[in-house]
Amino acid sequence: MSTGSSVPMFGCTCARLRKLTRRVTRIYDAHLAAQAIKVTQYSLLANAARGERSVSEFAAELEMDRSTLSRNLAPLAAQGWVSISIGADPRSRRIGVTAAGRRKLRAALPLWRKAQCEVEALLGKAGVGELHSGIERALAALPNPSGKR
Amino acid sequence: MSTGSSVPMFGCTCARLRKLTRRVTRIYDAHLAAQAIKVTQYSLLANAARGERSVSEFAAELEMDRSTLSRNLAPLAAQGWVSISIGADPRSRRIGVTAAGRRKLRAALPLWRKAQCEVEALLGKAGVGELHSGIERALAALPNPSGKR
DNA sequence: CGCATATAGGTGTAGCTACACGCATATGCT
DNA sequence: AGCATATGCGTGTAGCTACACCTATATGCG
Repeated sequence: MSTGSSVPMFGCTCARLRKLTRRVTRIYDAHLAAQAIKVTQYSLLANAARGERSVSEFAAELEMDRSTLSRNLAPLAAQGWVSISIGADPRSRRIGVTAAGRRKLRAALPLWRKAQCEVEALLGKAGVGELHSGIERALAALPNPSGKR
Repeated sequence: MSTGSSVPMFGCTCARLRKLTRRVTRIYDAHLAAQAIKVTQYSLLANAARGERSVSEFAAELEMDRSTLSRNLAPLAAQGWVSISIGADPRSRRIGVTAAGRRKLRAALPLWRKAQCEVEALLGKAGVGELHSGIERALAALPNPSGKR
């Protein structure tokens, strides 16, 4: 298998990753459903709780398109969980968490923990460790798209 | 008061996974854009090329909701890349690849390979190996949702 | 000051994802 | 045969994701 193109045996890295992400997302969402929140929303909320930031800063941290973040924030704002206020520069927005958002976060935390524990139990300590280190390594090595657009 | 942030939210397996998936998907899509196809569509097409199957069988293999697959197939059918014919059981559909679909697959293959190689180069042999084994291990250990619904 | 350019953010469009539910056909039971 | 149930698939609804492009404001330079 020397010449060029390693691989087909492992399949497409992206497709495998997407498949795993679908499975894991379903597990988390199933647990969080009892609090009527999705894991994507929970992550956003938890991240927002770390301090007020502009949309751009927030999007850069999450490595998410600004427009994606903008849209993902909309349902959270509609639920009254995040606040979107105008910043010093009137073009900018400050994204923050409301009291209701913090309450929701507190209510959802045990469900999130249960999901996390279920995954850990299924994968085993070693499996989780290997997966995490693979993910972290990849996140460190792959180009962060910031600066591009 | 215990507002001391309780739990380190940075270990959310799902969020990390989703972040990585966003990055990797962007890399693949950037390469495949020259053939006006997305990595999700490419994967679907490549999978369909392995033989005609019903929507349910296909969805079970990909561990994707049937309705999701149905919708993802629509743009491919619109492009004339996949065929959707009525099976022996008139309720069922046979999903197959057209000649145009195979041509598209052939044209996109080198681009897919370049994306795959870029990821491998960035991660290094070891990084890719670790990531892949972590993914495969997780896919083997996590419950396959089939049977549920 | 006035204009060119850069920056912050949203819209339009398009595709991916899943759950609840509905429709049509098949199958099993009496 | 006739009806109850199961199966195969699509629709409705809702949310996630990103690129291209637009608007509005800020900033820099003459």
